[in-house]
Amino acid sequence: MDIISQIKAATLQVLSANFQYYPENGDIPINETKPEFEGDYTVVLFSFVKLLKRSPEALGNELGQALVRDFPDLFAGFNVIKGFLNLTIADSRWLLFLAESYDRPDFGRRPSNGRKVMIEYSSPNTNKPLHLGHLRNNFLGWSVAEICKANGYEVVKTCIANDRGIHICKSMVSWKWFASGATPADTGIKGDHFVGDYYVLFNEEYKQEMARLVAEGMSKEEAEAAAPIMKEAQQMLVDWEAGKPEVIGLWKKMNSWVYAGFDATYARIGSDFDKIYYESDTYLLGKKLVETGLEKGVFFRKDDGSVWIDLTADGLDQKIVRRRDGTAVYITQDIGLAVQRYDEFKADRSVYVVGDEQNYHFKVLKLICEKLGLPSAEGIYHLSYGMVELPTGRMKTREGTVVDADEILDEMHREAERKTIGQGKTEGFSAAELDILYETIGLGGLKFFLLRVDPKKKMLFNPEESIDLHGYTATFIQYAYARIRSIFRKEGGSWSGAGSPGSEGGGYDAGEALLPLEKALIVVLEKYPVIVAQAGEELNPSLIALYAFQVAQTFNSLYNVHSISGAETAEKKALRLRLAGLTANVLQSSLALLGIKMPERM
RNA sequence: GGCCCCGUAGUUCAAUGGAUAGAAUAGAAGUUUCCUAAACUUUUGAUACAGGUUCGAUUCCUGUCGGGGCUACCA
Repeated sequence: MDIISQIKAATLQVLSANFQYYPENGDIPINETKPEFEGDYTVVLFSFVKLLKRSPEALGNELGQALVRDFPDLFAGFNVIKGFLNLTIADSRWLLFLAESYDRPDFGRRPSNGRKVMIEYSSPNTNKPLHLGHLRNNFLGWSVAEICKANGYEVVKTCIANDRGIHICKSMVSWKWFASGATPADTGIKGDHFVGDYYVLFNEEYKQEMARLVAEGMSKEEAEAAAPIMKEAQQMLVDWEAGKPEVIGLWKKMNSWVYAGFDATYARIGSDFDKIYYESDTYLLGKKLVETGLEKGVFFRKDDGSVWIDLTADGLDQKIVRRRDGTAVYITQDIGLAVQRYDEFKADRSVYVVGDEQNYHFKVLKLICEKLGLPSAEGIYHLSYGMVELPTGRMKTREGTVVDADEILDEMHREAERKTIGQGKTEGFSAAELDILYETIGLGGLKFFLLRVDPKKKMLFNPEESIDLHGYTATFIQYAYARIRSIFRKEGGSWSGAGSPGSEGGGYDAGEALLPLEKALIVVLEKYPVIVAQAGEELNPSLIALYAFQVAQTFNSLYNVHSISGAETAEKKALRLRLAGLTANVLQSSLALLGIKMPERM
């Protein structure tokens, strides 16, 4: 059990025994003691004062005395300042923790809880390459999955390929018109970029046609409907749903190009899925559910034949679920998908990692699923993350301000290379090892940069800051790790966990007090399981990022002042090696939860 | 217009209603005969504005000002 929980339990026990009016289920507010005060953890007493009818000072002193008396192994002392009871944890308790945890590779992880969570992320459109926003999504989804695993969940990672719809038809029409049969293989262009280029061409052509039609005297609305390239795309969507062979053939061909491109990027960034769904499969089930909903009276038909749901009673609007021409809209397939994946996996929870611009969409989806009485409805949770913005504002395809995923990955890799060479740290590495190192630093840096911010909040991507390798970055943490690994390489076989010097009896001479920097590091390491649990509850990787940084920071301070290999005594050396070992373990483990690898040397 | 989110050092981010609002970076000043200076130490600097709730408000409520999103028979 972690120390905070122990303090809570002890405090609750003393309160219940000594203060008969205190309800046993009452919440005990416990904070870390601020560094300017003496103590490790602080009980805030104000909330008890009224209930127990004592002054804060009197209550603090009574409580402190009873805690130290009844739990001498846990508490070494206390002091009371105003309404704050500052408790000092006994060194022996910290050392016990270290002895129990320093060689446990699973430290911080919880055993299986028998629950299953499904995490849908990435979910690309198959008409253009991935960009920076997709990277935040992929890193977030993958990391949340790892965090859930660490908290004992069985995880099913899924992806829905948005492989059909008018936007796909646009790039298909464009290719038909402009490509003269060219392919990615002919041109040497990565498949997703190749198809994306035709999607851009579509929009350029559409804009030109609109301008021409407006010049010929049409209104903007008339021109939108009359533009030939758009009309062909709309017709193609109808043909696609009708299964017209030549359309399906082209669709399959172009999608296969895109998937080849995506596969390369996914392999590089480490995104993987247990199950990939295709909208082209799920939309039919969605359309069937529209029929069911009509029978149940959940949906209604308008005069023009389109089908809607009225959510005004829930504070929302009317929402279309099937077009006048009978084709499916975005939400239609999501309803079908919700059913299909629940039937297949029966997950307790279903997390959708999707941008916050779709908050409304997911409110509607959950409501529709509830009204249709689907068993999957309750578990639906939209993990809504903020958009990635550039210093110039939001990324916009039309203005060419989109940061391409493959390009930024390359840029980070090159920056890692420049910095490593600049530091003169390439000695002893082969060319292949260096390439792996640059990727570890570059990709790790990008992942950390995108994950260190609270997912719910929109974030700013400043290219110059993102490639910085100093301060609150993955590199900082990787460097601390590499320095520890270096120590253990030099120690060689003399330190191997259980047989290490000073490990006899599992403890240390109580006469040798922990130095402040040693204790600070133990205290921060001890919190790891609590942080993992909190990150799991909040589905928030940024807590892990912040924590890992604090561990590295605390270790660096110690490392800079006290020698580890050259410690004053054998006992101190054994203690510090254990500390360093656990630090490396926690750093490696926590960054693994973010999908970031550690270099043995750098 | 309606609904939702956000305003914290020059900048990017923290802070379950708790003590003197923390980091990073940028700026200033230091540290290397010693385990990797991609490090460490010191220092300058902030809660948009006005009310309210209470022992206590960056946090909760109301209003003002500023920024963003959604409100498509796009996905």
